[in-house]
Amino acid sequence: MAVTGDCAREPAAEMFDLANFLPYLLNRAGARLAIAWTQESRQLGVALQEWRVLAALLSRQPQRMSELAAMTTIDRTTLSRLVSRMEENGLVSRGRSGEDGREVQIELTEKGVKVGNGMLPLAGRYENTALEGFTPAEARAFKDMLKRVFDNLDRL
Amino acid sequence: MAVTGDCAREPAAEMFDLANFLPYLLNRAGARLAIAWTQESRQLGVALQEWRVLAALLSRQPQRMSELAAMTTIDRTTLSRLVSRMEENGLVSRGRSGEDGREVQIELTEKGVKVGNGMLPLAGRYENTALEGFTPAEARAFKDMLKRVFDNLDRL
DNA sequence: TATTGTTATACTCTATAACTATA
DNA sequence: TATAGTTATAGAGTATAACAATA
Repeated sequence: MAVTGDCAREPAAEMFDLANFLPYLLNRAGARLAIAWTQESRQLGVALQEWRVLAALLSRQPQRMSELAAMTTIDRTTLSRLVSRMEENGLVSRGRSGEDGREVQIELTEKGVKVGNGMLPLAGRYENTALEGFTPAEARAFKDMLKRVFDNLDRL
Repeated sequence: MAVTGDCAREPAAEMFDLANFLPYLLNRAGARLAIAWTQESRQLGVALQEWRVLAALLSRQPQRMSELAAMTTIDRTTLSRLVSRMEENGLVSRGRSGEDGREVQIELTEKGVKVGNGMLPLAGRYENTALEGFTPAEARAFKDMLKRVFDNLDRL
């Protein structure tokens, strides 16, 4: 029992270098970004998760609920209610489109497109600030690495 | 009204490349990691946020609440109750240490050290899986970039 | 029977603000 | 008065499971 209160603290000191632990770095950077974005985007009346849905749909629409959930990494049950709220606020519309009657197609309304587009300059600023001091080649390499990490994590 | 249902969808198609938007990539990679870790670490009886506290303290202890909050990016009010829960579970101990009577020093108990150390192999596996296919130099560069991004975001 | 999406529940996280105690 | 930490409350996210409708 090497390890109590006052004396031997090596077991903790011994080994864990949090500052170079990838999950820590990833979470830390992501959290700082989310906090800043949450504060700014609230003034625009759009919560972070709502912006994620808007951004996903700005990038491609319409999308089914399951596609949208995968793209935004938002839980399906959460997304269902989130989309309901956004529907009430007139940002998106739900429609059952043709082929498979179970599927729901989500689409931006005119207002949703306008609000989403209005946030793009802010998004651009975040992109630029985050990558300040990066050369274009570095930025590309960094993003590619993030994608590789994402794919690698599939194997967990 | 350029932008409804069927016809003109350029405004959305026009411009937003989510797949290369840094905040998106960062959140996506972080979320996938968090989801996988949450599932696995629950079997060990330790929630993700609890692991973050353990890891921070394994890396350096004792720490004050505010240090711990900064290191884990966990909100202070959340952290306060989280630490209370962990105290009840015998993982950490709170102590008011000397100099400034307002400060609270958090420390791992013997059990906390044991549980934390027991999770290190799992942490190592995550690190390795996430960085599969990276050369050591790439991994180092990637982590340095993450740190730069984190620092850049301070300016937002 | 399997899949897509919704709803219910209970728990946790977050944000704000009010509070205690130290300084 | 300012700071470190706690607590209260309300709103939002998450996990599980149950459910409806469709396939």
